This record gives sequence, C-alpha cells and structure tokens, in this order.
Amino acid sequence: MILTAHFYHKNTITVAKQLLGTFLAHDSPQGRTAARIVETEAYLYGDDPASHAHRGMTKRNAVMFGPPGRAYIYFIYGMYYCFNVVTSREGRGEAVLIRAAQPVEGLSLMQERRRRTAVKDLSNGPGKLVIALGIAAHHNGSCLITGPVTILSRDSYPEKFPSKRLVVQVTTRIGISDGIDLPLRFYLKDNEFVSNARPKSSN
DNA sequence: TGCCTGATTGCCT
DNA sequence: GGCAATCAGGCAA
Repeated sequence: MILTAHFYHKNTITVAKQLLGTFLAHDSPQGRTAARIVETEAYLYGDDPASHAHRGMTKRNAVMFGPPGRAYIYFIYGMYYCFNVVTSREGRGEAVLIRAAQPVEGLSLMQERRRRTAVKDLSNGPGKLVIALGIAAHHNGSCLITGPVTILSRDSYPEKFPSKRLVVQVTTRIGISDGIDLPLRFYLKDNEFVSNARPKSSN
C-alpha cells in the first residue's frame, strides 16, 4: 500500500531510516517499475552545509521548502537527475536522497531504459535508479501519495520480501565536499544493491 | 580490482 | 565563470 502523508511529516533522520525496505514505484505509459530502497541520505535544516537548502530558498530548491511527501528532483553534472523525498514540515527545507534500490518489478523495462542487462547495475546509484524507473524532471514537485511516482510500505511484496528485521548501517554521506563528517547516510547491511561509492575522508 | 578522467549544462555567486 | 548529493569506460597492476 502507498505510504500516506504522515509518514513524511516526521524527523528527517527517522524518515531516512524508515524508507529503507520500502518500495519506490512508477506507473508510466511504458509500464510499471518498482524497486526496494536500500540506501538513503538525510539533508537537514540548519547546520548542514551540504544541503541545497542551506543558503535559503532558490529557484532550484523551492520544492524542498514545500509540503512533505513530494518529489524533489534536481539536475546534476550536466546529465543526471537525483530523486529526493521532501520530509519534516513545510517551510523547513529538509529532504531524503534515495541513493540506491533493488529492482523488484518491471525488470525488462529497467534494462531497456538503462541499456544494461546486469540487474545489479540497474539502480545501485542515485542517477541510475532515476533512469531505471523512468523518473524525469517533470516529476519535480509531484505528490508521492497520488502518484504516478509513489512509495509503498515494506510489506508490499511479501513473497519476495517476507517481514524481517532490517539491519541499518550508518556512515557519512557520498559525493559532497561540505558537511562530510555528519553520519547521515543509511543503508541495509550486506545488501548487494547499495551504491559502490564510498564517503570521502575528512583528512 | 581499483583509480582516474571526461562528459555536459542549469543554476548560483 | 565555476561547479555540482554522478556514471561509465579506460588503463595500470
């Protein structure tokens, strides 16, 4: 079932952890794809220099300051998009970046979109999962409760993923140059679909 | 296996 | 004008 608004109206770190094991789904004209979220990062209000919202609202980050439960999608490195979930409460500017996911439904469509056959390489990174799921710039600001991009609860695929205690690992975040010491990256322990990238060291 | 680099463009300073 | 919450491919070992 689709996660409802109150799921997102919580402390951003809590949401980042609780998103692990849920399913990001997209019902597109080409068909349905869904992937289990295995890696997230929190971007916070206040003393978080890595957050796009750190210097206040701009044209790019405006969605971060809107209501929780919407998609914040931004363009990066001239060719990729990253998918985030707005969290906490309206006006704060907090979000969770979805960094990696495990393909669950619509595998062949994902393979076609990614031009890759290896399932392990379809969505094990923030830019990759956006491509695999067919998410695009026009989904920026879209509501994750009404769709077409939605997030489903952990019990949505009981045959493939029976109810089980999830072990969450915590590290610093990836690919940033400020705020690199903050422990705001979360992922499922020993999951082979977690992204390959490693945090920078602060030395 | 793992490090290094080029690709490519909208947004912010 | 510089850079960014990335990725794939190439090359060395």
